[in-house]
Amino acid sequence: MLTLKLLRENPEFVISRLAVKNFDAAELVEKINLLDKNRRAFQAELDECLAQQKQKAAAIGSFMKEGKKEEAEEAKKEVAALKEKSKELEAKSDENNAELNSLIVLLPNLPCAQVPEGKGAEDNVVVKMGNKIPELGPDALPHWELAKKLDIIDFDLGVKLTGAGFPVYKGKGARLQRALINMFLDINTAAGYLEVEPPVMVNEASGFGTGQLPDKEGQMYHANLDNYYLVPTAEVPVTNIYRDVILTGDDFPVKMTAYTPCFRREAGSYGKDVRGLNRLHQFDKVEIVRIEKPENSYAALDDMIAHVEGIVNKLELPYRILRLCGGDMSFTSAITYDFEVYSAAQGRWLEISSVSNFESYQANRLKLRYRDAEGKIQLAHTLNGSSLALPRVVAALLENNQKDGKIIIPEALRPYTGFDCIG
RNA sequence: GGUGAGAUGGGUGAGUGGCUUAAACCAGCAGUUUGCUAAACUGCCGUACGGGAUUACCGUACCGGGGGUUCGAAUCCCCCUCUCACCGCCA
Repeated sequence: MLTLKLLRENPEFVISRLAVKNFDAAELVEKINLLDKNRRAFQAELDECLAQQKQKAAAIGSFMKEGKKEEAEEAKKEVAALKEKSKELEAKSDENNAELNSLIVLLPNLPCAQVPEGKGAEDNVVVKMGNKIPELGPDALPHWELAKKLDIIDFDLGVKLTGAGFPVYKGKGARLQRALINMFLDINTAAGYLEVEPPVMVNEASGFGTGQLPDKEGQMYHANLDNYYLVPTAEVPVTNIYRDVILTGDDFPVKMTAYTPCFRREAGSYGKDVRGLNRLHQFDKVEIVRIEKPENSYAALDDMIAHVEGIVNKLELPYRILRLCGGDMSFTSAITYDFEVYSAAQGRWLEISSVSNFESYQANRLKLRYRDAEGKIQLAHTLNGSSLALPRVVAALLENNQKDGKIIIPEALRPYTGFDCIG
């Protein structure tokens, strides 16, 4: 969430930046600033009232010791009156602050200066393309048919065991998953990311910390009996490692990577958008998370983009990098780059990674701070990116690399799979 | 699932109603002394919000969370959460 300080000191800036996200914040910002003003007024009055109560209570102690019963009784009456007043003030103040808190979380993060204006996916800017789109013959198959023919992914069996969107990987299909996970983790750790294996269920506090709760509650699977949530991404447990933490200068840079299965309930789409591996309820993903000082976060972002690009290149997949426009960005992001690979048989681009700088928006919610050179406590910046999400990588690998009924495994992946081709 | 014990600052840990403005020790920071390393000594050493000359300083809140008793609560009462130990079950 945004800080009250920013809203108070620079409301026009907030409103103009949020316009890039097609968010009209004028009215909301004005309301929040009024509530903030009230909050300070209530606090001043309440503090004064409580201070008097404390003083008088201490005085009663002294009176009792000195045997001045009458003075003590008089003071008790005064405290009773003050107590009544402070209760009223507290109630008013609580009501005011509750409204303030409920409104401030409605403001999205400010997009940074490089974010292009735009309404939706069609306004995203392609900043780079790489690798050649393969020419497939007329008999090229989409990945779901290849997977069935080669018997490496069984969607129907997943339906039997669980439901739609929970595929079963078999034989070389299963081995391919494991190979990709290991390859990604190896590349990440070689680049200095600390490998972490977090829990795949988190408590409510963690869900709040990264912003999935309360508004996106429906997106996560919930274990009601214990009130735990299945993670929609490793970002949730890994970033929450630093919830309520104050870092010192030597702790930077913080670079972590984690593999987890990811669980998403999200319904809503239909047809070829959700066919095969295009959208699943459970999938595997390797994530990178960084925590940086504000002055370093954009350099870190560039570094992460280059890093992800390196992985895609090792897989020899045709890709493009998009800078998302204001209208297509997530609520919490300050800037996001999407990586898409070309799925040749489907004839469409598939998102396989999303790399974002959240600046201090997540950190403010997480209470993730650091001590700067002057010893002052400041909010840190958080960043994360997929490196990579597996299903669509697999979809593109199967489709693009099909040749004479076989799937050719890219060179860099072979030490991990132990085979050169499938079929 | 059963039984018991707990939750206090960065850590250990004292604290059964006012002398706590949370002791002491450890860690950390600064300084003094000093051939080096080290040691000794002195001082500083939580967070949030508010006020303020935006250094200093002052006020309020916070001892797992919430509520209550009381003039006054870390301390007493109630509810909740979590942790640990042992037993049971178990990869």
